[in-house]
Amino acid sequence: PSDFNVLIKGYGWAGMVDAAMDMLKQIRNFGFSPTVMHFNCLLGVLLKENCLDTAQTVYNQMLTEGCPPSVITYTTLIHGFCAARKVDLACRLFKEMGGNDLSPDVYTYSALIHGLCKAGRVEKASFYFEDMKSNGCLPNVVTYNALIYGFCKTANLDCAFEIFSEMSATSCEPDARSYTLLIDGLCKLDRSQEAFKLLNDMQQKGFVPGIVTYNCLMNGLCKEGNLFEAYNLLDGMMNKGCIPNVYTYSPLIGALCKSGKVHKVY
RNA sequence: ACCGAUGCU
Repeated sequence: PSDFNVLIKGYGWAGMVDAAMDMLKQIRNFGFSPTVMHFNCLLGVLLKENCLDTAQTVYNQMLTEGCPPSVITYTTLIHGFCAARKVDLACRLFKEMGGNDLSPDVYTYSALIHGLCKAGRVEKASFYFEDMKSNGCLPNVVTYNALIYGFCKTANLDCAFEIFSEMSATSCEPDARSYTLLIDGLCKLDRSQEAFKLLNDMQQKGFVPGIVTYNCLMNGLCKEGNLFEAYNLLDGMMNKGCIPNVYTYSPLIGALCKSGKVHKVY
C-alpha cells in the first residue's frame, strides 16, 4: 500500500510521468482504492514535471471518487502552481482551502510565501507571514529563509536583516542557508566586504560553508572585479575539500574576459 | 511506518 508511493516517487524521479499515472490503475488492479496519500504523491510528481493539465484531471478524479483533499494536497498544489509561475492561482487555492475547513500549516504558508517571493512579490508574502502568525501558526526556519530570500531578491537588505534578527529573537535559529541568502544578497549589491563578515559569523556559529555559499562570494568578488581575492577564495574552498562547479567558474571566466585576460581562461 | 515547504544561472 505505502509501497505504491515509493514507486510513484521513483517514476517521478526518473521523469516517467505515464508510468507514475499507471500506478493508479495498478493500485486498483491489486484490489485497493488509492488513498489521499497516493493522490498527493502523484500530484507532486505531475506538478514537478509541469503536467498541470494532467494534475487537474487527477485532482478532479480525487474529488469524484470521494477522496477529499488534505492540507498536504493543497500544499502540494500551491507549491506546484508557484513553481509553474502561477502564483495567483496558488493564492486562490489558499483561500479555497479555508472554505473547505482546512487550516494551512507551516508547510502551506512557507510554500506560498516562497512562491510569492520568487515572483518578486515580497510585500504580499509579508502579508501572509503576518497572517500565519495571527493564526497561531509559528514560522520556522524554512518560512524565515523564504522571506529573507524575497527581501534579498528585491534588494531590500534592511528588511532581510530585520527578519534575520527576528529569527534569533524567537528561538528559531538561523541556519547555514539563512547566512548564505544574506551573503548572496550582499554580493549581488557589490557588498562583498560585509558578506565576508557574515561568512565569519556563520563559521563562528559552527556552520561549515558549502559550495553554494562559496559560489555566492565568488560571484560577488568577480562582479566587483576583485580577481585577486576571487582566486584566493578558489584556493581556500578547494583546500577545504569543496569542489568548484559551473557556478564557481562561470563568474570567474566572465571577470577574466572583462579584464582582458582571456588567455587565463584556458 | 509511508505523501507536502527554503539558498548560487
